[in-house]
Amino acid sequence: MADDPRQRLIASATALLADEGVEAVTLRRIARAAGVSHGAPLRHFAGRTELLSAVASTGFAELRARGEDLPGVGPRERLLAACRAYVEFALENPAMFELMFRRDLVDPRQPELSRGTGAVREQFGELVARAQAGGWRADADGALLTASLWAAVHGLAELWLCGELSPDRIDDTLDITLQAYLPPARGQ
Amino acid sequence: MADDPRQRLIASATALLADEGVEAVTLRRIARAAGVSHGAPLRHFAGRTELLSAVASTGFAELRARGEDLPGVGPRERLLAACRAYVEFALENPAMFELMFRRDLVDPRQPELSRGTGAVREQFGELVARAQAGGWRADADGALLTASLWAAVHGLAELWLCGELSPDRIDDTLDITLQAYLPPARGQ
DNA sequence: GGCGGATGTAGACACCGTCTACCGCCTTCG
DNA sequence: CGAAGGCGGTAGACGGTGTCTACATCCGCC
Repeated sequence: MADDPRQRLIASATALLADEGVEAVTLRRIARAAGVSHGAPLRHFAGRTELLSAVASTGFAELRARGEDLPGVGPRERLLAACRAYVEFALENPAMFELMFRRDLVDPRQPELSRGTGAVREQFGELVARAQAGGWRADADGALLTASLWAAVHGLAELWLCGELSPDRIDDTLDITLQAYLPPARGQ
Repeated sequence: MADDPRQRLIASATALLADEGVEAVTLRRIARAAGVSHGAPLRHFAGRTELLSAVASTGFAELRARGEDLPGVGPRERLLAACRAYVEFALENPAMFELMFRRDLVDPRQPELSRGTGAVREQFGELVARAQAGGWRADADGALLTASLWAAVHGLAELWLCGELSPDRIDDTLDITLQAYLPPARGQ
């Protein structure tokens, strides 16, 4: 769509990623999909890692966008919704989710990418902080609590990705996880 | 060590994996490390995936072995110890841990491997069941609870692997996670 | 003694990431 | 107007990879 060849390549790579998975996102296939020669992408990206990092950045941006308008009135409900949205994103975009955390394909020091992950982490941390301000686990260290909860939902997505979790039970399993951290209202 | 060339190749691959990471575990490098020609491994394994699956199987076997003799008198303490052992294994063998869950490098339908993962899952499930028999979360569905707790510790390991968790905080983060699932004794 | 399977070798093929040399087009400026 | 230069793209090469095939050993067994 865009005239910018960088954006065209990122778009081709994203489509290829969604259609055929991480394996297919090779420089030469991206180039073919974009209708250019196999060396062309290197005119715009220093290497494969840089291109894939740019693709992963869009994934983090999309993930963050999902955390912008969450349903729920209270901070506790919004945090719950964020956890569900995280897993939902992984289920809907498995290849993108895999790419986002494959440090052999992506360079976390790429500025754009590190901004993307930072934004997601910050957003999630803020949701946790607000929930704590509302009385939930107010005693716990915010950063540690954020990391722990993030890991819990991330692990669900990751286990599902590698086939260790049956897809039809993932919703129920997520419920169990959320109950452990945010037990259903009892006073709070 | 063993005379069996299969075992020799698995040993070479395992050493290479520990020394230089997942990237280095290529058929040709394994062959070179084992002192044979590049085509030799294919005499004993149908392909790279099969060899790496065999390597990953030893990883699951080691992981299961760690769950055999856990410290702790009660079922609750033993479950806690198992969770800690899981993360500890990942921290001590990052490359092996990564390989074990890389479905592009490993074939979960490989009988030996599927037996390995099954054994670990079963072992973990039994620890959960015993803890439930002891009164802990006796109301919850055992399978779902097992998956949820597994995902929580797995996510910690995975996030640490991809650099999203500072290594010096992982112990504290694990404590938070375990507190969420197994709050420190209060009557129980 | 000869035969067959297990083990290993060597070369080929297609694909990959990356590098380099070349080339056209467009802008910009002298 | 015309030359310069940069941007985008091409084509070929190189070393690496997994896999396949043809060939060479060697060792036990009938």
